[in-house]
Amino acid sequence: MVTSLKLLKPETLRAQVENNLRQAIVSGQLKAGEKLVERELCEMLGVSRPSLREALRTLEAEKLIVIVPHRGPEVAAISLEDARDLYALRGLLESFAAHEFTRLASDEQVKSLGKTVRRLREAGQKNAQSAVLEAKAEFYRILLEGSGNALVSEILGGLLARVSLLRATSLMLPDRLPRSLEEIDALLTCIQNRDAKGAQEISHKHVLNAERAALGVFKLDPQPTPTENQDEPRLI
Amino acid sequence: MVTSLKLLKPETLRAQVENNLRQAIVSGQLKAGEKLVERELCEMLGVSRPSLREALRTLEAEKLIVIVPHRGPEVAAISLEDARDLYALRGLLESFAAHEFTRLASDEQVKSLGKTVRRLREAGQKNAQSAVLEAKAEFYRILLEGSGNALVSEILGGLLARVSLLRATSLMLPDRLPRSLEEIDALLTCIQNRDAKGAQEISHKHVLNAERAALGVFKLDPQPTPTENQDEPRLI
DNA sequence: ATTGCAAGATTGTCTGACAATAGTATGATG
DNA sequence: CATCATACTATTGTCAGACAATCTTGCAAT
Repeated sequence: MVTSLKLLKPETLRAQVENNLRQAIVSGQLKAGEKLVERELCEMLGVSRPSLREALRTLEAEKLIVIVPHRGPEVAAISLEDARDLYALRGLLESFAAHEFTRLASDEQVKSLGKTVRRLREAGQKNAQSAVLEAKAEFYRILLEGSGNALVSEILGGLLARVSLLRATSLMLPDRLPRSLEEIDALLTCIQNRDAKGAQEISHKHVLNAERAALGVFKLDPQPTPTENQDEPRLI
Repeated sequence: MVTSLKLLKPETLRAQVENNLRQAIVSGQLKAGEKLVERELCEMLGVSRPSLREALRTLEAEKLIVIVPHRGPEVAAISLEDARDLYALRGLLESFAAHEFTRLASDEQVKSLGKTVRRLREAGQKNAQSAVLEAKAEFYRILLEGSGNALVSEILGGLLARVSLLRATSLMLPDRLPRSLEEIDALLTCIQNRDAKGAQEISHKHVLNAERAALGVFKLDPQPTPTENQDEPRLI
């Protein structure tokens, strides 16, 4: 007897282009500030201009790229203020999600989260970067899924993608990792005790710390003068 | 002597299409759930399919329309859960904005907000609907501008557009208006006293009340059964 | 009434083209 | 030599037309 009849349908071509480009951007293959030329992308991806341009419009709306009329698209770069705004909002949403998860998630979901945290810790102790990122992604997936607000999930997901435009995600800074793991442990404890307020506070602090760590890049790297932008904002 | 040489540049055609459609949707000219046919829109707007389709992709990303592959776009309809999620997030963001405005806005901005509230009150007492909507829009513009977080402004702006998909915005319910005005007055008082916490709380309550009023529609109108959707979700 | 099939309509995608604009190189001028 | 104006080139914005893939609808048959 067949358990799943749903054969995964091939996405439309445009959607594949979208996903490819999104992946390339958040993974850093396409660097922030890099200029994108339509014809080149068409050849790379093997699609026509209309399909490509539709995909670009979507990514533009997601703020992963910026399209200046008659000048073409480029990968979005994040200014200091952008980063501040981003982290402020992320703190707000992530702590809200933590609060709601604590309030609403099923015991199974909590257990599942616990398992992922354990995986995260082990990966962290072994300093296995890709495993850490994977576990962290899973952690967020469970948290957002269980928070009961699809809209918040979606927007927070978009924010996290944009945060990755700051190449120096705090988790990647080696000395930040142990602290980060501690914080996540504390968060998990609150959640297991069904202490929503506590989870919210810890989660908020966690984001604040991540912000402090990530925004260090801007201090190391002198910002362009406020009056004129240099076209290639070197973040590293 | 000429004071302004900047003759407003004609936006790109695609952007005009975008704006036209967006306007038509939030104003209710295009009703929630309505099917959009590419060829018809092309004729209506006098543009080619590629231009139209790019605009549609943007609106899709803004969640104002939904595009099902091979079935085409239609104006987004908001389910009960969607509305709940929407108002929960709006409460979070709007109260944050109020908090930050109270903390950061210049005295001039506060004064400007006060003036707009007065306009809003007068329009409300005269029951001049369009004047109310205009003043309310101005109110939000000032509040968001002065809250110092462009990202929150942008996202909240998008949310408000989607809220208007619920044709029964609470302000439009006649018996809700006086209460709403009272709440806004109270909010203004907090802001003038630079009481950030108070402003945040009142703002949050304000959204909760608006939600209660707006979600009344769903009680009046029986929801489609969970198992099957009827294609034309009649909200009124 | 239900099922199956065929016809029509609509979307997804491509190609090729051309005008408008931005960036760049060239040349003229002080 | 530096600066400015001009011409050229590359790229984007937009269109028209076409065709395959898919969805919807109406009709026929059981």
